[in-house]
Amino acid sequence: MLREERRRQIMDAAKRVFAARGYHATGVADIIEACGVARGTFYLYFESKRAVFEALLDEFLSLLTTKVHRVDETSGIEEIRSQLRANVMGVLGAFADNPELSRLVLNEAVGLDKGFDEKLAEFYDGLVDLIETSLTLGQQMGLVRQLDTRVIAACILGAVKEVVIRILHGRVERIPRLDHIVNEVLNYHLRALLVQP
Amino acid sequence: MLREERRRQIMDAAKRVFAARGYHATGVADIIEACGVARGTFYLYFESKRAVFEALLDEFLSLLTTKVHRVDETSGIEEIRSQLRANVMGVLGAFADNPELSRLVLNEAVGLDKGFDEKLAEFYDGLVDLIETSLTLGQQMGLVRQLDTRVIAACILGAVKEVVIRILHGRVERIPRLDHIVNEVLNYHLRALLVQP
Amino acid sequence: MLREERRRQIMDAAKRVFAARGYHATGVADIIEACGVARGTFYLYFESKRAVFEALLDEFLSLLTTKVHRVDETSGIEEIRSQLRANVMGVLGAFADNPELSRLVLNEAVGLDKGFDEKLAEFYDGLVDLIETSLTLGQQMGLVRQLDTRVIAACILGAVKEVVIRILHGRVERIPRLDHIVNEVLNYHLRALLVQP
Amino acid sequence: MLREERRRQIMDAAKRVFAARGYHATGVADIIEACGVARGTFYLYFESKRAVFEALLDEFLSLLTTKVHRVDETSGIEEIRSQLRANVMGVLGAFADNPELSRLVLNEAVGLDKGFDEKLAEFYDGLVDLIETSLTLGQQMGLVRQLDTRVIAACILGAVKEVVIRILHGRVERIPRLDHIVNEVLNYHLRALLVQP
DNA sequence: GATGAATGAGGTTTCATTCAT
DNA sequence: GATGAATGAAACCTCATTCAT
Repeated sequence: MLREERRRQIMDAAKRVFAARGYHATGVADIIEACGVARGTFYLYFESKRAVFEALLDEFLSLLTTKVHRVDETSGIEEIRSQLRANVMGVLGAFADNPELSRLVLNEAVGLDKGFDEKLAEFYDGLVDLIETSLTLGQQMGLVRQLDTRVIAACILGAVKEVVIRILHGRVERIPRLDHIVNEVLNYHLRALLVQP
Repeated sequence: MLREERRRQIMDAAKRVFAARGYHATGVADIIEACGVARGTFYLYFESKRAVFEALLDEFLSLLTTKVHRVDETSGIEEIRSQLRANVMGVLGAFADNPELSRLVLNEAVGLDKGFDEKLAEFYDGLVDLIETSLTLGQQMGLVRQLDTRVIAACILGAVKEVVIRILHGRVERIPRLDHIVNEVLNYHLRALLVQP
Repeated sequence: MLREERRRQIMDAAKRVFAARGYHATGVADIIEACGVARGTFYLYFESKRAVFEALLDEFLSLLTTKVHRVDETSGIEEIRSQLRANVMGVLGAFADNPELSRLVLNEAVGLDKGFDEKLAEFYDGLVDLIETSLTLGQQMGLVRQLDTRVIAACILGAVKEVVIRILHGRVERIPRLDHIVNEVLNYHLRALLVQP
Repeated sequence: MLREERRRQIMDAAKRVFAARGYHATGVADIIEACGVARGTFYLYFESKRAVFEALLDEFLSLLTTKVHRVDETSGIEEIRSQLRANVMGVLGAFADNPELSRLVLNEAVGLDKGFDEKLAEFYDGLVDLIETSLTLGQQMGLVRQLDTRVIAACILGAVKEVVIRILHGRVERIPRLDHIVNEVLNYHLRALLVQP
């Protein structure tokens, strides 16, 4: 078996048990049992329990990053709206398609560790920066009204995060209406942002 | 020393070390060292490490609950706006005044445990319900436009949560501008919500 | 309250809880709760948990000792038989009348401690010596047949102990037939011992 | 090292320290020190301190059980006597050959625990039942005189127990005379039991 | 004398990681 | 590469005893 295959096999097993039982409640024993690998083998592929978790986290954060594209502000308003929709849809879709990884990012990784907190903070900071840049650009183009871009960028990020969390927890009805949800969120924020609705 | 005083002394020490090192990295040894109390004394006042944490969490969630009041929808629009401002201000203020407890609620308590997750979920669900009810009432009174109240309630909660998180992390400038931040957040959402701005 | 009364009160409570839960499973907390005395008060009357137990043990062993009298070997065979019956009856009666103390002596005190083991050993050795002396005398008088007095003395002691244990455990029917049991035991041993039945 | 070997190594060490210091005075630390094994290794083979003790107890009770055989009552009196001698000899021999385990069964396990008390009670009850059945059969065959089989069965068990205890404690001279002791005990009881000596 | 809050040594158990086979 | 027995630091909690009030 190729090194990469085996590595993936372990990561998949780890993903399942971390999501099911939580990071701390999961022992290396659970992971190796879930993928039928010996204890020592696990450590041939990962330095530590923390390392598998980090690999999973990194992978998912990377995936999420690919779903968010800088909006081309030179296009028309309808085009912009469509790009934004693609961004939100991409992010929500990625979460919806990977409920286990989502749980890791949104639940398990929070407050785990100085290192993970830092990593998450950087990720979210990147998003906030992106949003903020977009808002500033929008303002310069006369599309976005006067507002504190830093605060509002946080609002937007938080709104999306919470919607994702609640979708994952089943606290908001899910899959059939993902499209509807994206629309709601988008309209809400655009109405709050744009100079003229 | 009165029982309550001693209990508080322990809770205060626990609050500090939990906030500084995180729940898991903190041992009972750290807590008792921080308040100069013997190991046995700790267990005289709390059943377990988890129990102190829970007490801290409960206390802060209760405090937060007292800061949020149902809006009197029969009053005029300016009065409503002022009540909303009081709510947001109250919540943000409580977080700003208790940075350590805030860290516990927003970071440490997340993904700790089935029990804590449940407790937090209930708390946030209560808030979402409250917001949703208000939105629905607002719609009935013709103030709030058509929108999916559940989804938007989540957006509002998430926005406030994220702002708080970023304030606490120093990612948004803090105390001098709490007032300003509240205004920004409030205006943003009202603009998104109201039939006519 | 007189010192002796209070002391007794504590001993009575300790007797009950020791018998009910066993020595190790009983905490000082249980004892003081059972007699409504403060923790510190307990230590005014007894040096330690071990000390109360020892007091109870000593008291009961003393009581038992008073129930066993050296047989007057100059009397006739019927008189001797009656004295022996009184001894066995006295011992069995004392156990039957004090089931809690009996449990302490026969169960809890065994294997507790070097000290207690020693104390019990001395007590039983005293009994064995007494029995052995009697047997030797009986032999000299031509009443008791040739046998290894040390071994047989142990047999006799063990037989009585086991009967007591089983009476206490309800493994042999009890009170109405104490008399009958004494007779059985006595006849059994006399038949085994005497030159002519 | 094979799993069973290591397990035995731990049991042997535990046997020694339990016998030397008593159950409660022995810590897992003592056991692992006695067999040069790491703390974690101990828990790889036994769930708890209690569990090793139980394993030792079970093993010895099983061994004892194999030493006692139902007497074939259809054989002649001499044959029966010889079978009985084999039983008593077997039991006494097993105790004499395993002084440490004997100490565990007769001292340490008594009053340890509801569970152990129950286990011991079952074991002894089994023996008493066996003896009683034999007595009843003996009566039906006209060999054993009229007597309360339950009470006398307890006497017989107790006599043997006490002899064993005293042998182990060195209160009766030991090994060279094991044969002699068995004879004494057997003759004593047969004389007490049989219709005609 | 009485109280009960405080003490802290000591015990059990867990589990991430290593390393000889 | 794979294995899994062994490791041991570290965490939690109990409870007999003390002592200031």
